[in-house]
Amino acid sequence: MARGVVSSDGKRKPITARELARMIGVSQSAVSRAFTPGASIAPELREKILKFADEQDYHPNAIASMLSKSRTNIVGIVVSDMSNPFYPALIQKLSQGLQRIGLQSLLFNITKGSNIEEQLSALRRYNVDAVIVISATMLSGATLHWATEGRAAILINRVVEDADINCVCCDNVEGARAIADHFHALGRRRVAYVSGLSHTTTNLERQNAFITRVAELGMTLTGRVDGGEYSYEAGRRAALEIASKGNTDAIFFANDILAVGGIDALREDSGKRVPEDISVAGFDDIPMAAWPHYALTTFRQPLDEIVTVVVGMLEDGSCQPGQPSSVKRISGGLIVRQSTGPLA
Amino acid sequence: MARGVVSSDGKRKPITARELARMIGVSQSAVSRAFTPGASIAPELREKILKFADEQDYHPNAIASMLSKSRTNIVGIVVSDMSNPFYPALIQKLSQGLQRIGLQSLLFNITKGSNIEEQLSALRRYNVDAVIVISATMLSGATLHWATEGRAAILINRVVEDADINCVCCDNVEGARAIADHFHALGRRRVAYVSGLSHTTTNLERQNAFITRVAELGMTLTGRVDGGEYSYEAGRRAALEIASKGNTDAIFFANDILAVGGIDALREDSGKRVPEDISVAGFDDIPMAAWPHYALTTFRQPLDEIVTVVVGMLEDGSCQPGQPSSVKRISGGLIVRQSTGPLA
DNA sequence: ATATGACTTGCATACGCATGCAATATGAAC
DNA sequence: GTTCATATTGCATGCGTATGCAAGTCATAT
Repeated sequence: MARGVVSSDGKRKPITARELARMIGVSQSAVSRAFTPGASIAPELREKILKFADEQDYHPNAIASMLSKSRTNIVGIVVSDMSNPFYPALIQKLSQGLQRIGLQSLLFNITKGSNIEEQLSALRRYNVDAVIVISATMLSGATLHWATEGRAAILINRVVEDADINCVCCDNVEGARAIADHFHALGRRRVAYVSGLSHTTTNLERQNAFITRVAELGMTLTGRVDGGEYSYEAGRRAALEIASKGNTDAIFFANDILAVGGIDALREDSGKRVPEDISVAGFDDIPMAAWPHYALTTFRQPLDEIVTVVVGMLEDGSCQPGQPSSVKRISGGLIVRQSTGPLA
Repeated sequence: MARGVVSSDGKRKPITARELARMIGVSQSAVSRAFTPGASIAPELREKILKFADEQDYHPNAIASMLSKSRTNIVGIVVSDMSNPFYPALIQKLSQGLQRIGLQSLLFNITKGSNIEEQLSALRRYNVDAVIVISATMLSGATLHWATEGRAAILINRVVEDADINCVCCDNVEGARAIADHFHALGRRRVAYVSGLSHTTTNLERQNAFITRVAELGMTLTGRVDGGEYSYEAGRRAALEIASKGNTDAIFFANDILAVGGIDALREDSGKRVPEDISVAGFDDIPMAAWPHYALTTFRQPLDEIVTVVVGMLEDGSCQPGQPSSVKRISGGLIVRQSTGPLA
């Protein structure tokens, strides 16, 4: 099984289509066509070439292919915060979904401090076919436009109204209302809301829908605390603040990681029983929510469906520039666990 | 500010070095050199070209550059399990570290089910400059060799003895011994060990070092349970199994996610007090370990140092094929929290 | 037997940048 | 003024694949 030449420095020099073609006695185009689905080539010749290619360990050079096709099959994934377990879970499913249709994931992990456009410059230099932004925040509208301008782009879990951008997002309104209804059904009447980053669209949607529904149901909003970040610690602080007032019997946290912190603080620092004294609900359904210790009632973000929709848009080209942009709302589902219960 | 031509389908066609050169009245080579650090070009000309480039929004096409330099500046990162929070944290720091030296991260999220070589085929087609494998398992030795053959490669947190491969790994022996010593100092004498995947090198090293040290200190190993996976649930099951025997006063879990599950199970299902009845220690120091609810004593993996070392190896080329491979052990540190304490 | 068309195949070139080499310019030394 | 070394610059070509076009093959229809 002849392999590519190995030079003195140990690097393998793979054989090229031209070399393979010469061995077989066909043109380099034939080799290219053998590897191109739907290309004009006789089935027998394709078979023969693929067989030789396999023997010679020939693989088409994706770089050269990119250059001539000006298509990279690479999707840039922009993330800013992997500390919320929701994101790793999403990224994992997403990258696997992309891989399934032959797309690779170039990860852009942006940091607060330094120049973001500089961090994203590779997005443009590398000519990624599409950009998927999972970062809830961190990107100003201008930066977002700069990064996505002229190429396929999808925001996940973030909605930008004015801009002409595709968004795929869980139905936050549905979720927030479901939580409010659930609280109401349990007999809870004095409820509070805890936000993570108050200006993110996910938060605004959940918050507004929750507060609106709470009012519709005739419940009392006893508090609205902004944690300042989506973190366990922020959840703790917010819970303590609410508990100290003593007039709340149910809290809806903007997401699970906040809620988890909240539960621990309520039980361990405020001496409250969850769910008896205060019921707690979150949003996302991260793995941790299912842990018996938390058994967190939450509104599940349908990761698989979100990924399916995103991959579908990439596949059918409906997110290409020039196409009308759309905002797709994916329906989630209320998951009732033991962090909520009827009023004692 | 002239930008690239926008064709009817909305895609931007960036201007090329040749076009920019023509505008300025220099050769295309000059433009190339202006963007190449250390190239032979007059400082004033470089300035002038960069200024024009900025005005015209010209960016070197990385794809074309890859083709001619046969260097992609892309590092393939192979991961298999993002459900353990340790990995997202590592990936985040790693990708940021790589970015700092101009390398991009192509993420390969491999799945158990299907053909792994197929999942990794893009590693070769895309000519990544280097491969970093963070997957503790999932890759057989043969696949590992296939994936890394002939290119720079580094395994993180996994050591392969026979193969000629670079490894960067926390000092598991140091950590396991530190835990054993800590248990001993607290007066614990009947200790147990819980593994995740028993055949992984991280596990074997921690397990052997722990058991050896336990024997040296004259302590009794009351149990050794294999969880079968690194997960919260596995930790729970193992803890329950150990607790049911009632003869153990300290458990060392192979990593934090197991330990966290163990703590919850001990407290909530076995009615044990942690740390009074059973002390619990983990390994990694994931963010969760610091949560007050767990306050997990653990051995910290020095993420920043690991990343620094890996990035350094990539930068100085010491992980290039042809160079002698090395196994670098990074020293960690014992973090004592409240999940361990003196015998009641 | 010739024409028509459907398929295959090879040729030649484009893709955009990097770089060895030759050419030119600049300045210093004599 | 001349010579030589150094610093810049342009020219021309290579990197490996994709693809429009023309040429070729073959079978069926006329």
